[in-house]
Amino acid sequence: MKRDHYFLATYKKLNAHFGDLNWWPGNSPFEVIVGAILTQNTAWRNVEKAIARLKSKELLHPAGILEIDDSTLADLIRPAGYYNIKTQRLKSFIRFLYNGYDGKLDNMFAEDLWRLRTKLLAVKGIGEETADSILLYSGEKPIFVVDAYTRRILQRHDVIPGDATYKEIQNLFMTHLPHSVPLYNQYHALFVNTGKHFCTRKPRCEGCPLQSQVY
DNA sequence: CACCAGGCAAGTA
DNA sequence: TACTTGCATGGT
Repeated sequence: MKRDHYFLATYKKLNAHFGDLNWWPGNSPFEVIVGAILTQNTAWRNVEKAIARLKSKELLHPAGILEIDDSTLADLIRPAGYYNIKTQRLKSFIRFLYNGYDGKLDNMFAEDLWRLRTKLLAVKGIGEETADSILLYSGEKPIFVVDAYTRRILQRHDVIPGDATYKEIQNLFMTHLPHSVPLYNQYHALFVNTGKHFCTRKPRCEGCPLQSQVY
């Protein structure tokens, strides 16, 4: 209806401003998942360092993470912060992958989307945003990722109330837009850039492509 | 110096 | 159910 247009028009404005962002940065589906866990409440710059260190030790694959001991892994991912808890989170995902899917991402992603999402949410260290990032950016499944930037931008434009749940926000996009992987991929990336450059914590909306956008 | 970054789980009442 | 707190590095 009318709101379908809002979500598409918003996308078009942001897309015209930022252009193709080519997310997710990462060379393999497994690297994307490691990045999704490491970037929780953490600047991506720091995650890149941690990933580079894992790569340099040839450990950026499921068997590598499975075999390395906790203290060595913690030391390697140290630049990403929260290194002890993230060590446990990487390990718990790896155990999940081996227990249910023989350690193979192809097996995991062959499962039904929403069934897999529920299972991922049961893994310690994987919440809604991380689960959806894994599904969309690693598994190329059509699911919309909601993050702090998305929430803040929508709130500031009075699209959602302050107490809107993750699911409500996700449903907003998934009911008003086609279930398209490239669309959801780029849209989320656009929100992150908008949140970084314009719709920051401190309300300074100078030059924001969405300034005149009305819901 | 304070504040922030592509969250999540566990604890408390 | 509804808050609050711990987790930690590195950039601005």
